[in-house]
Amino acid sequence: MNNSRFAISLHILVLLEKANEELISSDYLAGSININPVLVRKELINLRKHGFVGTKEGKNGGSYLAKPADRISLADVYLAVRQETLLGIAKNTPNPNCPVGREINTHLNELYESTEQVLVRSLSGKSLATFSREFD
Amino acid sequence: MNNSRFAISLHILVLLEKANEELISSDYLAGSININPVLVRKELINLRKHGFVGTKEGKNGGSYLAKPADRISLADVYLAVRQETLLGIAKNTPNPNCPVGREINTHLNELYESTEQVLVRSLSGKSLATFSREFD
DNA sequence: TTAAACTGTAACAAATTAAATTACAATATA
DNA sequence: TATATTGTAATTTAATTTGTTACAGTTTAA
Repeated sequence: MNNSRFAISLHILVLLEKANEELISSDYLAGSININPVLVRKELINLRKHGFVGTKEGKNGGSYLAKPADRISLADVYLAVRQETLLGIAKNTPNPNCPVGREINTHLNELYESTEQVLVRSLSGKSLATFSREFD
Repeated sequence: MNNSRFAISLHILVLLEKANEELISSDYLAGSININPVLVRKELINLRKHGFVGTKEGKNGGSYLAKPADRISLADVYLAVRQETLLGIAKNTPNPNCPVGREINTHLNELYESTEQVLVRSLSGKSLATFSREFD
């Protein structure tokens, strides 16, 4: 992964899980994570798109967990935020006149994909509920 | 991972493996990868530090594989280039007054570490020799 | 014994990406 | 209808990655 979106999303989800259906504002979430509320809202849009959370607009609005925490795996969260493959897309443009340069991206991408599958399988063994329970 | 160092290192190693002990210049390597030779030299320093390659200075100098390719696993390469943990270090500084904020980095780091171990175990199953053989 | 072809490395610049900020419209509530 | 909220675009700032330049040090071979 590249940025900290996985951490931010997980943080949001744990807070919502612990809130027990109560609506939590993006300002509150941002305060706990210590980042800008706009980033939280952007992340919430993505989480909502994946059906993990719901939001209510307007005064006294906020977000809530829209799916039981034991039915959200960390792999689901990972897949929801990931943009490129794990080890970084093969984005170089190697020399096509070199026999190795010509092929390397193909082989790297295969490697990246199979490696990511291993990771996803591992993350799918842990649910948000389990992760959240690790907190006091 | 963050950048493309894993890809660059693997590319270098495959080229050296195929060169069969012959010295390859950083300019040639850079030409195949299509990046600046200085970046290649920096990467070579790291690869050398880990005992994967050797270099000879001066005219007609260059680099060579210093260890049999079947004794270098892709996990070795990964560990040699990785700087932070896989999913990104938990580098936010969450609000310590929030019960979740206070603990999240601990739990994230545990998760990251165990996940990375899974990945390393997977990568350790493939050697540079095997990877290199995938090329025509 | 010197010119040429290399590596090593520092310092700086440019490009890319991530994060924060600002601003304001839209929505819902009391 | 004032207020608290989300939604979202545009912009700025900061951080990170990548590339460039420059030159000293090393080795070779004519």
